[in-house]
Amino acid sequence: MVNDSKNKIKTISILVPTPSPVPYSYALRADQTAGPGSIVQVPLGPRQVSGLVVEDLPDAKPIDPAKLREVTQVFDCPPITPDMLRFIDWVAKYTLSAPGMVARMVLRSPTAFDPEPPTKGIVATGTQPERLTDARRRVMEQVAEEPQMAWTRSGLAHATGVTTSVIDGLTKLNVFSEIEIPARPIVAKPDPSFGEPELIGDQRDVAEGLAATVSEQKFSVTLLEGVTGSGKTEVYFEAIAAAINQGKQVLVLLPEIALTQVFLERFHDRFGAEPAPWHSDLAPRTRERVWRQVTEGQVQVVAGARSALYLPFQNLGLIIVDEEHDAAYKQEDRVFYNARDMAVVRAHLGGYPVILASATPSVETRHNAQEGRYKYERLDKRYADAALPTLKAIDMRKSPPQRGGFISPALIEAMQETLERGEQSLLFLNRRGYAPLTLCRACGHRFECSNCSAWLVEHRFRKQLVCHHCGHNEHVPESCPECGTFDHLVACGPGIERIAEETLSHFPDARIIVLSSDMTGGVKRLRLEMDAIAKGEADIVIGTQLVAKGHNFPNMTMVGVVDSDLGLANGDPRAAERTFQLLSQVTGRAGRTGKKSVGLLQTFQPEHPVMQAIISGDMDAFYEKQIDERERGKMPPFGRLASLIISAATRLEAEQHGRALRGAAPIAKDVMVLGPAEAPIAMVRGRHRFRILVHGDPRTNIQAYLREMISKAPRPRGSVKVQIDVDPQSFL
DNA sequence: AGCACGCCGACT
DNA sequence: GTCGGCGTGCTC
Repeated sequence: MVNDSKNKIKTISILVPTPSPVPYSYALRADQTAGPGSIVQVPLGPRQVSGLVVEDLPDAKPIDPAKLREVTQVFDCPPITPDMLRFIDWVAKYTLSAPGMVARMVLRSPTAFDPEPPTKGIVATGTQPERLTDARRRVMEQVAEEPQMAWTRSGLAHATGVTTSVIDGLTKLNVFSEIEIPARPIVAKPDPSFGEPELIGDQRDVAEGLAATVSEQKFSVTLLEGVTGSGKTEVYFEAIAAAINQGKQVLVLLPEIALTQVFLERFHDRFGAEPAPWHSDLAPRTRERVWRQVTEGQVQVVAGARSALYLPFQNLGLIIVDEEHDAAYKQEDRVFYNARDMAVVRAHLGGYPVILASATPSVETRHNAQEGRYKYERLDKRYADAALPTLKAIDMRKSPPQRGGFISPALIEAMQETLERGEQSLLFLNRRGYAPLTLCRACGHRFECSNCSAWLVEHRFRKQLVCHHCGHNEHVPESCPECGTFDHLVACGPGIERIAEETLSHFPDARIIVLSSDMTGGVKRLRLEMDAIAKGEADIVIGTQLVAKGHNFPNMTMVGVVDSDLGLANGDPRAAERTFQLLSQVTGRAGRTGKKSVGLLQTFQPEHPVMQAIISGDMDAFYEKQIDERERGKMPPFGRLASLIISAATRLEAEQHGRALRGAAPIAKDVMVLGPAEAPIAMVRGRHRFRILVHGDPRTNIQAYLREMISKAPRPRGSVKVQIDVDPQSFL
């Protein structure tokens, strides 16, 4: 705060939602009090916005006092804690985004900044009404049961079967007095001793280790790696219990909270109460109350999607990032970040532990664990009768499908057998729609998207050609738009609709359910379908990625992957890792309840390292190889590529001031960084694509990597898309 | 980011 | 004659 001695006007720095790199200054009236962390409402141009008061920048140039506008309102809200303010600053710097935009993510519940208005209630005074009617007698009897109890007017009326006017009458006679009932907590307090589990073997050791780590209350990162069915969740629940026992708040991040009812139920079984939810589909009223009660420290545990990382906890003492490898943790618009990485940062700044949990960790997390930077806990066995399925590759060259089909005889046979046993099969193909490519047999014309030049995917059910990149869609024409020939359009390759068609032709009497994100009816319908499957109301499930997560299907004993190679050859440096993770997850759907189960993977390259790793179950060897490839420059090296690009980008930012960035800066020849996979790249500013000078530091192998990328680029048009993954620890 | 202002095309 | 496209510029 700066005191203007002449006018006695207090000036304070406030982060407002603009792309400005610095906070704005506002005037604070004498009757207002606000310091760093206070949440305020201020005028900004023609509108009112919420802002966050921060420390003044030491070298801030004073602003023309004539421009100063007054703070409209200081909210009655606990201030944002100092470690949270540092976190905002850190994230802004790291992601090269404006601090005000990061602050905006924290202040995302615009009506929650004032205390929840208490509800009006009534309580018995002890006086008896002089005249006792029948209705009044019923009310008095009810009240006599618990004389101290506070009621709402309608609540008491409802409970006793009278109208509210009876209650109002009694209130007038001084039988009741009006009181204010404090806002009711959004969730009950979790009880660490509610449903203590019986942990066995290494589960107990790991749980004890985690609890000890939590009790230390200092920064650490632990990788909790456990195969599906090993009891990972139960084990980290013990860490949560330890944090609750210490009076700390806990944040559990989940990739897609809207779909994970299962998690809430398991939490309830363990702690006797659900955690407070946080995700983008939350009803505004609920969102508001959760925000408020988190910042007041009333809510003990939050289970949320990535945006929950920006909740202003009062007293956070543990963060758990479940399925830490999941790509849903990446935010790729506005402020670019990976919530897993930022969770590590937040825990570091706050001085408490974070646990990263996964059956198939990301390569960088695995590497950090192996190098000893992270603690490393493993659960290698399945428990509770769950056995890993027997996995086999089906070599499509040796066991090809029928002409025009995509399912090999071996897989059809396995489905037949499963059907005969009265058990369920899952066919997995990670491609929505009917066919990924349509072409004209007469002239060879391919249907491409006019915006993105990607192939248009036929959705036969909707009778449309759809671009899966931008959403553009058009009707399937009857003739070729290029040569005009009728009836010569041909669908190439399979999507799940087509697999469903083929499956139906083999098993016309089976009950088949198709699950994909373009199913009509949204999340609700999806949940219903999942429940139906779990209850055994389907024989064959055909689905995309959606089926890889969430629900357990107790009767599912066969998983067939239609195209295991899909995703291996798309130029993404993480292709192998992603495919490995997805295939582990999908095949892990089978045999969760002890029945003998199989996973069959159709592939054209059974010798591929990913396929080998999946079939053999030798994860360690797979990770070794991935780490090795990165270190040899075949993949982005940990942190270093990113840090170089950051430094280049930061320099550009400095040089820029206004418009320099528009005319691209010099560059290592032909390299263009189109956009960040996550944080750091400068492009963030607007829609421009930035050319980055990668100045060759001989200690790194960036140039080798980029050269390799360029040489491999399928259409070398002078640019190459580079995806960046960053290890935040190298910046801490 | 959000919003206003401003200048050119098809329409109540 | 107006509605509406998005280009440009500004916000303490």
